[in-house]
Amino acid sequence: MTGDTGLKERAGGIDAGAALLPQAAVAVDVAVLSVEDGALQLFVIRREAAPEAGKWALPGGFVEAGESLDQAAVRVLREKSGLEGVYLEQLYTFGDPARDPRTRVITVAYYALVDPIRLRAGGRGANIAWLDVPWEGETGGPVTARGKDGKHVPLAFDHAEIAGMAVKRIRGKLNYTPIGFQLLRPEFTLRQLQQVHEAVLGRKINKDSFRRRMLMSGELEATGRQEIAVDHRPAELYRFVHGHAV
Amino acid sequence: MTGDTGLKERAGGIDAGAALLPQAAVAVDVAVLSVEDGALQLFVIRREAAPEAGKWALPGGFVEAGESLDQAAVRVLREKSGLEGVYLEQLYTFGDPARDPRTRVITVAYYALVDPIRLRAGGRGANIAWLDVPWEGETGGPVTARGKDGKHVPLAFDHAEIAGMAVKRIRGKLNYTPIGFQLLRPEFTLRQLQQVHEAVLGRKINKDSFRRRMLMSGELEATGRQEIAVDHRPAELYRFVHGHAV
DNA sequence: AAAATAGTGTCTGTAAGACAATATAAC
DNA sequence: GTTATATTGTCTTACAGACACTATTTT
Repeated sequence: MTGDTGLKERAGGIDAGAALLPQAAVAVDVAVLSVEDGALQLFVIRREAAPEAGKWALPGGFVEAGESLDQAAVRVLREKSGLEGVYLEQLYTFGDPARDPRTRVITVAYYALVDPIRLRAGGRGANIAWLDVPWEGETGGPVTARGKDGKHVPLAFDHAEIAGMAVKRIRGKLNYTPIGFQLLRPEFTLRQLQQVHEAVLGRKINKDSFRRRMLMSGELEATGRQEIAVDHRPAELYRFVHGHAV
Repeated sequence: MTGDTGLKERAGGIDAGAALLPQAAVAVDVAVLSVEDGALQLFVIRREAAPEAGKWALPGGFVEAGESLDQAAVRVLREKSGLEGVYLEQLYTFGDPARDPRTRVITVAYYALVDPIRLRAGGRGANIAWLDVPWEGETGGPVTARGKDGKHVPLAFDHAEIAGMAVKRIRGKLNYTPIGFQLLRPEFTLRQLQQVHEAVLGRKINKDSFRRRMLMSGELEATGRQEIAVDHRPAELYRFVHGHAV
């Protein structure tokens, strides 16, 4: 897959050459996002070791010899957060030569979407940060993270960039793909779905046309049940239909 | 940037550990796309060396020690195709353990957009293939390549997947970003722009609304000149305006 | 009853699709 | 004039935004 016709010349021979090629450590980092109370949440782990000790990092780890990138992302997510079976997709690869002071490290970033209840399960040393997105639309750029107390949560390495790119990506995807339900429990009201969309997009959206659009899309199925224990008229509960009729 | 709090434990110490980390060769491959006569074109290079000798590959090469991924993509593109200053963006990273029989190779794929005249400049061993996209919309999947004679051009490694992902990506981007002009000369007619859009999207689009949409977008600027040497009424030439007024 | 949100119906403005009519080049 | 495409204008349709009204729950 390298497409490099010059491997032999540059590396001293195909069989003997592998060790002579420039080598790097390859890692995966996963930005795990959720939405609660209309705000974007990010799963972070406190770093105990140098470098960047004391800062907060995305769950990450090195790719093992026999595993694919996707497999590494699934494994790392399970090991560091306990999460399994969640929506997970490759995001972008970061490879600045100076991004890790120890050695050359290439990181293949992933993002995961999970509902807030599953996110809270957490792992050791784990915490949940709230994201401030300092740009509109799909401008892109780093985000900042805050704790429950509102205090700034410093992110390690370029993880603020990675999280920002994850937000940018799902803002784009939301316009043409039903990924909102990945951030909700299996059954939800239209209001909850709209709040998820608003939190991701970072802006209010029109209630009437949102309802129409969702109900017309054929991707929602009414369960016949209603939400309970709310101090207002209860709304119908819906469920996402994946292979919906064309 | 690894976000790995477990580096020390797993690799035997920060300073001594670099060599103990799982290492891989990191390459970049660039899918150079263009459009001519309403068809998508791909720049390919014939592989002379094993593996996959005789098949056709994207321009690619290994990332050097001191350079970033973007820098590697720019360098490889220049070395293998002679192209410089073209639209270039990271696409996706492929890391199947078995994708290269020689050693573990991770490839960070890029795509580039270029007008057909610049594409023809080419490099040694280079050729231009026409792409068949066997899926609609943004379904995704590998594409097939054909020569001028219509004969199948076998692509090396997983390069058919990479090219397919490039097509999928630009199909998506075309709906909300003005990248069509990257595939055209600096001045072009609305007809040419529409043909580019149709070639990328793989479907006809409505002429009237396309014209309105483009002219209303504020991204086009009339040059006052017209195309010449056409056997019909000549159309006005336009130019893309980047920082257009809001 | 008051408060709060759910859900329905209707009007308006915008933009796309369809289509007709006119304009201008090569031949 | 014929052919081919450019360019403009109009009509229809689809959908988003806005708003009004009714419905249903808790307090």
